[in-house]
Amino acid sequence: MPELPEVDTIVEELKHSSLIGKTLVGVKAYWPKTVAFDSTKLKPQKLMNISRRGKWIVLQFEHGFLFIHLRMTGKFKILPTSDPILDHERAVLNFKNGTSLRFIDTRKFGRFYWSEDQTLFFENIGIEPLSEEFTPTLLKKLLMKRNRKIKPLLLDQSVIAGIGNIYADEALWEAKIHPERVASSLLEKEIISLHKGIQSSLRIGIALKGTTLGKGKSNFYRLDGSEGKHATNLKAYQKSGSRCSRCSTVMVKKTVGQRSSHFCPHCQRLF
DNA sequence: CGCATTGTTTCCTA
DNA sequence: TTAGGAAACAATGC
Repeated sequence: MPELPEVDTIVEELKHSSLIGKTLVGVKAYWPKTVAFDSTKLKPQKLMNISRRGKWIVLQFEHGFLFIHLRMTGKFKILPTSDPILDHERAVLNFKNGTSLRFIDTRKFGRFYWSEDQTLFFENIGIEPLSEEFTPTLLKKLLMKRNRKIKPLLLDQSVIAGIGNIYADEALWEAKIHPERVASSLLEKEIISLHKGIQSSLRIGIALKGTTLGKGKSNFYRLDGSEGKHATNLKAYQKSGSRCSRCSTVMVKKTVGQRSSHFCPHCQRLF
């Protein structure tokens, strides 16, 4: 599942792919909904930069921005334009030099958007959890007066950008906080642990180039098709039934806010 | 067949 | 007014 570390991995690889500086000549959608804007708006122009905001990939062109969300199964590959269409290829960006950026997306939830205004596009997105501004003090402000459970709050992209189910479970395990704790009830000490848990789980995910679960082709894969190595490092996500690596208690799974949560009932207690 | 998966949107309630 | 919870949605694989 592409979350901040997986998207970051892809963005870094795209940046080093030599696409920057090349001229885009056209976008084509094989699955019409994937390109969620009038593609005639995208005139031939140079790709200036590639960056990430939350789980969004941002391709900055001379006259606007292409915002891409991978959702569950979106992947990229760079191939010669003359190569045949791949299985599950939903859209393609063709460049003047004869290379193309292919978008492969089994589930078809991924989307491309176009806007001239990056600030407007991101007006409702939360803070970057690895930025300097994201301090324990700021996290405390975000949690204050919130009567929501901490897990759904961590997944709320308008509060903190980029955390999904994997890293939310990892961060809460790291901080020894039960996913159903009410956000405003966290003690100073716990907020500091949670801040640390969020940052360290995201950083290790980035260092290991993302999480590839199993072998399925709907899985997360890097630009060159190789696997992210973070799955072997997971302490909570999908660990229900195995023993907690801290205290050996059997981990459990419970639905919290319509999403499955994996945690240690001993380390992460509600009261 | 039903469930799981992501994040947005919409609707409802306190 | 607003926050928050739940459901619907987009599709497919297991």
